[in-house]
Amino acid sequence: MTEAPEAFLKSDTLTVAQRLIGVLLFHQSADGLAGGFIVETEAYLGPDDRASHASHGRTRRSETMFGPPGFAYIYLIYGMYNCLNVVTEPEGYPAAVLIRALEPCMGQDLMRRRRPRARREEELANGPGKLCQALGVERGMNGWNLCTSALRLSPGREAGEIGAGPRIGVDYAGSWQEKPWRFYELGNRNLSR
DNA sequence: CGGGAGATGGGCT
DNA sequence: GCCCATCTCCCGA
Repeated sequence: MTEAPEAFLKSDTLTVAQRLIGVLLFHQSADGLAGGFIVETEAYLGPDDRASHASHGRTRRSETMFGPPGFAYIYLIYGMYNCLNVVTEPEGYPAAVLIRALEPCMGQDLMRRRRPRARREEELANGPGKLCQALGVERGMNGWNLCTSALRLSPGREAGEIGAGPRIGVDYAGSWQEKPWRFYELGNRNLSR
């Protein structure tokens, strides 16, 4: 998506999830600059979506999902990894888009240093936890403004054809598990699966 | 390149 | 006390 993210982050969550494909996500840290084009996302749609953290109500963890759109919702998963979401929908309504995979395009050397176990360049950021490692995304960055802070969304490149399918790792969510709310650029080599 | 086991700690009932 | 919006290691190909 070559247009400024500010222009579409206030759209409905499913629209944001698709238009984020192709957008550049980067982190300018003390260690240097690292970033990539978003190639895979998942939408978490509201308080009734049983796959969403917001389905437990407004808790300390899910608080930022209830805030205004365009901010980072970052949480710890499986006790070891971080996941990054873009908050969507107006303040008071909890929804977000999980960033699942990036196509590295800047600072690959720094990303390799942060992820020394990656066997190939495609393994630097082809998963929600991996991309947080590669970009140095920490839980302290929860609530940052993704249009103005050092962790930022920025006009990227034209997206290819977009595919859709069920979300990953939400087998517990009953009928919500089947919703085709995972979006990805068809044929991209940096997808999580 | 892919499948399976195990790690690890905060969030929530 | 159980449940995770996951990843790495190790093995075989």
